[in-house]
Amino acid sequence: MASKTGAISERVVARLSQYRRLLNVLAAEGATHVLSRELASLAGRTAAQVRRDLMALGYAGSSARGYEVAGLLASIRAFLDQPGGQGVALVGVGNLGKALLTHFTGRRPNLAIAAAFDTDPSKANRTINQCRVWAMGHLKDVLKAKKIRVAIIAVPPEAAQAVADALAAAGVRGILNFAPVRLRVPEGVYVEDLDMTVSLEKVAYFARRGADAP
Amino acid sequence: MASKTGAISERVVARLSQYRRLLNVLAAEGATHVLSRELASLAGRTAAQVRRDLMALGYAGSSARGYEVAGLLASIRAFLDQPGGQGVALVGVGNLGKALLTHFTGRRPNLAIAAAFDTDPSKANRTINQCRVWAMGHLKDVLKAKKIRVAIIAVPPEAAQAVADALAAAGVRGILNFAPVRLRVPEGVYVEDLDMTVSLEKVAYFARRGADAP
DNA sequence: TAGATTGTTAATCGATTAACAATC
DNA sequence: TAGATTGTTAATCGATTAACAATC
Repeated sequence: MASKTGAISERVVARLSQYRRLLNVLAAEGATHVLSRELASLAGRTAAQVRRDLMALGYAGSSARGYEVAGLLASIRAFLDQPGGQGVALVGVGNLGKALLTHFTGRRPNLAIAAAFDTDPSKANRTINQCRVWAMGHLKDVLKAKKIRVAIIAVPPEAAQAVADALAAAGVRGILNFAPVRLRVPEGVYVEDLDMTVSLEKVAYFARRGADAP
Repeated sequence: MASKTGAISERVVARLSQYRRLLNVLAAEGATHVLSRELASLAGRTAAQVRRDLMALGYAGSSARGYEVAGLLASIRAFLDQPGGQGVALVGVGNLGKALLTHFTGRRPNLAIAAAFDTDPSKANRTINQCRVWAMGHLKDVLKAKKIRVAIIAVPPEAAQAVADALAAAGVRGILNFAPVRLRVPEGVYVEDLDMTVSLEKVAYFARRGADAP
């Protein structure tokens, strides 16, 4: 049901997440089947690449009707999602943190922010977007109680490493890091850096130089 | 002064942006020179990769002292930055938009948000973080007046394509897109997608499966 | 069957890594 | 000089692309 080899690259995982959203839209529109080239067009990739990704997933299409939307969605779900759902911890309830709380609340119940933390005492013990904000001292207890193993770091760069240490000590195995700092984490902890400044500088550069070199 | 071949890949541009921040920290600490392996350690890459990136930039180090921090910073600046600075337009002043306004105000004067736009009339004609919020009807005029060619889309997915069309018509050549939609844009317009949901799902997957396969 | 699609294999391309010469 | 670093070239690895067989 899952992958055949288990050697699924980061990029393929990201694309499967992307395909899922596209498939959800198609399903909502009543589509029962989809061709690789249709999905490719929506995802901005090639049909061959889509087929290869779905092969890696272990989901087979038919040469007559392409891929069954419902079955493919179920297969991606089985691959990406934790069976009982996975709570996420948010550390840092500043402007970005609040935006993330809104963004990751409600729309995906299987992967939603289940607890937020902040050092600022005035923010602790409040509820934002139906999510309780805790003082940092409660990190370990709350994470254990809620079985949270995924966290988002949205604190200033100076505080990021200390937060990462505390998260790792509390059993977190995956971190989405918005702070522009390279985190040192124990082996086995996965870190994904999301640096918005780098992204914007890339856009500014290619806006000047031209999108596609000939 | 710029690149030798001109064929600089997206990844190299992103890394140069990353190196710049690290170099700024080193400069603030008083360092005058830096070795490739030091920079590599801070950036989480290999020394050879750093040297190759700086070669692509056209900046030479010395085998005695490595790279001169100030000179390298100047070279990256000459490569990445628009000489007179480049204003950025933000479309969508919701939770995420407000967070972006805070994030991209002040800290990098060369690439700051110079104008914000929203369809909500109650948000228009206000000032958030010293940035004027305009009604969408003023998009073209304001962008022309401020010579803005870079924009950030932070609107709901349904509205994103229409915003992209309006931005392209107003002369924007680069878009940082936070909406989970594949934008169709005219040739020559560069689009960078930043999908936070995909990033979080990647983290959740590798948190379960283990960070590094053997 | 005919036509289009999927799945598989081979070829190509690019990036990373390794090895080595040049430099201070 | 000796040692460490940079710059360059060759080898390796992985992903993408192209070509083809299998399927409905």
